[in-house]
Amino acid sequence: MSKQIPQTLKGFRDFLPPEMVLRNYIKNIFVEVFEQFGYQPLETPTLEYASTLLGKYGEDADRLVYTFNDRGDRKVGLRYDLTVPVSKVLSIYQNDIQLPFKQYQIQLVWRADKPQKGRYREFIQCEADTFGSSSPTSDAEYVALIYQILKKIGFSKFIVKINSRQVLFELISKSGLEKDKFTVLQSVDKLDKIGWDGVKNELVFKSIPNSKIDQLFEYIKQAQPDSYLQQLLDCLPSLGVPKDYYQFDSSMVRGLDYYTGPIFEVYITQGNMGAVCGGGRFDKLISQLGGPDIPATGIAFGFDRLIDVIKQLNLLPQLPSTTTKILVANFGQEYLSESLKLTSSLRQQNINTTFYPDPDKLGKQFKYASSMGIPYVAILGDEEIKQNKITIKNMDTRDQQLLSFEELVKSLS
RNA sequence: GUGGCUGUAGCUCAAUUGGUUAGAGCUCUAGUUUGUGGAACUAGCGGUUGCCGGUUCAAGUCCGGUCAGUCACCCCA
Repeated sequence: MSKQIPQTLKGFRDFLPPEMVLRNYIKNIFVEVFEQFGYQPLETPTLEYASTLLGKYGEDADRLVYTFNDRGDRKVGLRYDLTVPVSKVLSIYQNDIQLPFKQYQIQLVWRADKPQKGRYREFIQCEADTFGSSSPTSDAEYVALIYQILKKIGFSKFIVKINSRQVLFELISKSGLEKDKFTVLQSVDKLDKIGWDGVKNELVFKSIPNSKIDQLFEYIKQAQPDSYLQQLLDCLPSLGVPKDYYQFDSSMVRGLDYYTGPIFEVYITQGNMGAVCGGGRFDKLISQLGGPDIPATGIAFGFDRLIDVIKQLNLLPQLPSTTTKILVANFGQEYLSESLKLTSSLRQQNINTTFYPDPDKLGKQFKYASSMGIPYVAILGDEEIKQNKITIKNMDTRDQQLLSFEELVKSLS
């Protein structure tokens, strides 16, 4: 009988320990910087009523929401992003939440999309939102937040594109394209990719009159931030964001329907990954969800895309492949209790310690440590026990020292 | 959701126009070395060629389906 080898589902991935060390390291940077900026942690359920999720993102996106009937025949769905679930929280718990409410979430989201480069069906978003503030300073803080996070991860070249839905709508209506605004904006969004001619061809194909297209292009080229957006931009120098890292881009649109004010999109300028972060102001979403009429703004990072770019650009920080610091070698039954005592004492000193479970040749135990990337091995045999000391071997330099427990702890910390 | 390309050992790849028992390097395991690892040498494990079906005397090779990967579009993080 042949054995069936299981497969991982399309667009889903397994992460082995060395990769998890990197992922956890990056995740910790997010937590650290979010909290530095005064955001509070929040989690929401994986599953929501489908009705909570659907109809919030636009028609195209609704097709990508995973929905199914649960055992109780409820129509449910996996969360598609973190914005709608937190907006739901605002609706339900409005009496328990002090405004302005600043929260962050680092959670999985699911999209039933066809996978390709930088696109998965299960991926992590790192989101931060501010509820209950209509101030441009709240929006401006996100540019500073993005700057700090990407700097801390180690990116040197990236750009935060800034635009405003209001500026865009203004351009559209001045051009007399009000009734086709969504389809027109959709094409304009591709300017970077296909250029002015490409966008023009698409608009002509969509039966937009030539004269209006030219008029629109002219307005886009001349567009300036409105007064709200200007106030936002004026905050950035004080928040310590250098000019090279952001720009006003009147052709940047963003897909989701719920944005109402300033919008952001972030690109790593080396490499060819799509946007690694996006967001903006969505003042109407919470009331749409049946909640109070609260203004809101926020951004979400694509965690997995960042990891991909880090690997692509070889920006990997020098991380050990394990968090284990030391391996206590096993010499067999007669040394077992001493070895276990040492293991336990090291752990109590907050030193990540693993014990080699089966007695084996020392050479094999060294080989195990070095292939796992464990930097030290503790040797506790006859000679050491006689002297009440421990031999510690540095796997990298191959040096060995005979130390007392206190000296050992000191040299490891 | 639409279309293209791909799928042979853990990894990278071989295998004449379909033709014996599908090979190699690296990795891995064991030994040389039962208290000293990354080198060297020796030996070994490892595959119903992603899966299912079809054509054929004969399929890794051709055809169909399916699963997975990848790229473009769509859309997005």
